[in-house]
Amino acid sequence: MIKFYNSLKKKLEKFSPIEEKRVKIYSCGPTVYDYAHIGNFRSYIFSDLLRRFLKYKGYKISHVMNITDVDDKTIHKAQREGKSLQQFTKEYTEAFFHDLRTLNIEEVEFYPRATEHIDDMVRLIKKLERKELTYISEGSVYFNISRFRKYGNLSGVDLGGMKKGSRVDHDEYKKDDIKDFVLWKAKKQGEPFWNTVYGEGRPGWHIECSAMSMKYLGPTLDIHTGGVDLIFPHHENEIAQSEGATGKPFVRYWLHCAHLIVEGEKMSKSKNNFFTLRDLLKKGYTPRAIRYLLLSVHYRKQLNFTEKSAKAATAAVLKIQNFYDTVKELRPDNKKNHGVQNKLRPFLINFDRELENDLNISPALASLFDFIHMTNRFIIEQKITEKDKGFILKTLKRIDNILGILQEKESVPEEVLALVNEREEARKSKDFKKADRIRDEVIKKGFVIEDTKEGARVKKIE
RNA sequence: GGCGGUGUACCCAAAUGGCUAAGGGAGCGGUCUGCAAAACCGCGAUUUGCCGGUUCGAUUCCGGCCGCCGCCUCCA
Repeated sequence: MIKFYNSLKKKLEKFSPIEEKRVKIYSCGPTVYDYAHIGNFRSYIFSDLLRRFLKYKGYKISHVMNITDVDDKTIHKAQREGKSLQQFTKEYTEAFFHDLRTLNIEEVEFYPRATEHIDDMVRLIKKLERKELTYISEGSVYFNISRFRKYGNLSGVDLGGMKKGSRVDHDEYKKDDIKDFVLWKAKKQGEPFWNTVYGEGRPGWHIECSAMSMKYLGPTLDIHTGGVDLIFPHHENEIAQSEGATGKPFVRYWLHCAHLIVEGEKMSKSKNNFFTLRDLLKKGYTPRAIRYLLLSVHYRKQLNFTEKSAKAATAAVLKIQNFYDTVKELRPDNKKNHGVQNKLRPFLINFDRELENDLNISPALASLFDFIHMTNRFIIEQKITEKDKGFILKTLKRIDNILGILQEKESVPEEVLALVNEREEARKSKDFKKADRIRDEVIKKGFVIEDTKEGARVKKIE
């Protein structure tokens, strides 16, 4: 039984999608005004884990992640750089997809861009207008929160408790009530605009998620993900817009991912602890180690990204990879059945059961390490049969369909292989000085040699 | 101020009203190895922030205190 913690109900709930075999997921995606930072990627890796796990459980997935390519930040930064909004956002959108591939984050089914769905948003606003949930002020359209009773259910914000005007930018647009939010912004000088029934202007931020999620997934989604910071006001507003328009429940399970901090502190540009993926790769971390680290802490727990934890993640990934390589290269000559599979099977079952419990990754990983550990012993004791090997590899691949950290070995260049052979000759003739010299040379070329009973094994150093 | 989270060994991190408080990393000792690497074996919390309560029994439930963190700013 799959259970998720539903932020809406603030408790663990049994998961069952609307359609028996299909899960509809919407994840709040990036605003493409800069490179995404590791905090962003934590959130995307979380939704990746979610979809991979559900796929593994046999569901078909319809997953939408929006690309916000028009908002204050994109507009202003594009202006500063003297680029068109389109040109500007295209660059960062491409960078975003590039980073997703680097982190081995699966492509989702739909990546709708806000600027390509202006009509859908306007239609949705129109619908809200017909239900008298909006008003127009100085050419902009606002959502009237006082007309939507359920407002605040998700975030638990007490509307009466919000101080009027205190932290709200109230001189830019004129709202009846500071809690109201803008659906459509009237054109401002020098900003991009679309000509619509509401005149020239551009969409507010929240409306795109409502419009695009409902366009691709229908009025009710199974799962909506995002960072905790989005609960208020963004997700609250999405609910208001969507349910206001359709009268149907918008989202059945809200899953929110906790934030990431760096060396115990909130990431911020001023503290110099603000990292993009590129920054981390430059520091020498491998993509898979970063992926593992972001994956290995439960999504509702704040993740402290530190030098130490990155090193630990690197070691853990290497351990799993070494194991995979070892099993793959195994040439078992044992024919006797030692019940290996029966002894290993419980670990896989456990892995699965732990993830069913709100994606509880830590004990799931513990289970994987127990599996590795026990198998390594079987290997030493030579209890593995050819069939067992197949089972172990199959199990590992199934697990890695969820984790996404294993790599197939890169082929070793001829010149390195030649050196390795030369070293083997030297070792045979006990010329260890020469052997060590060649090993150093191979390391310089970026490969490491491990001597095994079956001969030297060469691996690329990451 | 309002709302929420969290405090488990050197670091990261599970779990449970009572059986030895998982797992990873780092460390130490050993096996294997020409050396190394990988792998294997062994070692670490008399104890789960502090104080009190409930209970035969609490790290787990309740109350208080302290610490840390987040949201309340178009920040995932």
